[in-house]
Amino acid sequence: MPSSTRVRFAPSPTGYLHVGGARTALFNWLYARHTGGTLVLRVEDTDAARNTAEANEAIFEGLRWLEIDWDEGPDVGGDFSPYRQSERREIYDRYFSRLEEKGCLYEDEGAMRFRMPNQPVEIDDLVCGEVRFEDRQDPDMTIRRADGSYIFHFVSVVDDIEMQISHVIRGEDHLSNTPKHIDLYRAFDAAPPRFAHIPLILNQDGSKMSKRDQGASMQEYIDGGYDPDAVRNYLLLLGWNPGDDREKFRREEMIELFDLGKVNRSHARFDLEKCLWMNQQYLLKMPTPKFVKTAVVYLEKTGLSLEHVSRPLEVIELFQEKIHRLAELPEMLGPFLQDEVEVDPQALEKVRSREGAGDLLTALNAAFESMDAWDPESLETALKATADEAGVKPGALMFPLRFAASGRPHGPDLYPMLALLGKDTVIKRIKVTISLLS
RNA sequence: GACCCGUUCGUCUAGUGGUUAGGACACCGGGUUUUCAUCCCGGCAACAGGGGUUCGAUCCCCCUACGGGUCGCCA
Repeated sequence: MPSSTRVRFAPSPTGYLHVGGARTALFNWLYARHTGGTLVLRVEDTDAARNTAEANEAIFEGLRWLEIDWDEGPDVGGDFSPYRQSERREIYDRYFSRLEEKGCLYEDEGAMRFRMPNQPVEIDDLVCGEVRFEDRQDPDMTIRRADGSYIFHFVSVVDDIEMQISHVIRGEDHLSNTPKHIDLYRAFDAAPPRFAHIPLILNQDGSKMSKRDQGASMQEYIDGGYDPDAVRNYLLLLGWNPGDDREKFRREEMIELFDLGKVNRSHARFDLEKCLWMNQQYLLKMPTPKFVKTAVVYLEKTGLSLEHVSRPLEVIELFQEKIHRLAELPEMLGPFLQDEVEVDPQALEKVRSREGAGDLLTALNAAFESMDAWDPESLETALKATADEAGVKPGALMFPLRFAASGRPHGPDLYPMLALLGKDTVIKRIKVTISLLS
């Protein structure tokens, strides 16, 4: 049974999709799906001077990336078409006339203004509860510019009436605007929808998150090689929780559990660390073939070529449990991509400070040179035997060896890494390191 | 300035008129992986302040402080 719930996400295409906007879209989408209702995507492009086609595309791309799908919108149509405000001129004119006939408007320097009744208004907000505006002092609001184009507050209300929106779920920054909107509904003799004002997302320091701030643009997540499932999950937790300790939710699970009544009332600070952790968790649990495939697509997009890497898929697989996001991959792939190893100076010092590291590497080199098989198991056996002979613990060999093979203190599991690097490369690099140490 | 919203560990948050105020991230310590950025275990750490109401308040009410939002011919 389809419900009559109709919600909308109404972005203005003036830039990329903001993380706050993405979460607003997410909550709208979840509510629509949870209730079996309809999600409308409406493009609020009434300010021609500020809107661009690129921004429009970026917003669509961001939503699709998060797998937020809509039922009605500029690209898919619907019963209340068109869904771009720039194409709804006649509708606004019609509503405008109604206000004009009722004597609600007057002209001011060519623009048209709506006389604010400034009567008390009470909102029963689904998130904030009952909010009363008693002592209102709003100035008359402009609803049409001198050039004939309409202003946000007006078109937003008209469209919500026309598109039969039942629930307006939007950022809390609109809570203070709501009385003005209610005045318009009253002027049109229309019943206002239910409102749900969701808290904002702030920066680490509590300031308002804006354009340049880290994590603000959805593009950062796309470019950074995040898993959309992880980002969606993290965003969901910024302002909503199921009331218990669970915090990882599959897409279907979110839909089932989501409820506006459980949305928080206070603002949340954005924590990139936790977002990265969430992403790492998702990468870790991803089926390996999917991880590899996703990584390959990502690397191709960044223009990094694995042409000269033998067994590239196995190499990528090595890093699944080591990275937080795919953007870390190009850097980490270094030892596989370049002939010469880039030496981490601190790691070099650490190896230097270990007594006998050079001798151990020499012994290791000899052992490796005589090996026929070159697989993780054989390598492990050879290393342990060498350690035994030298009277040291295997651990004493592993760090110098890792450093020799990759130039770095960290990396994937040692033996599989050596195996994939290949015998020639590893031996060559051990020799270089020995000379570096002497 | 006026109006509106908010305030539990550093961060995201759970929670109830009586709890050792719980979980997660981060951080610190230990263990495993005889490497490591994974993993496991442990630890640190919070009810903004002041008045009420009450036998009893983190929870209910008021005030203050602080934070955020709105007051555009931006959305």
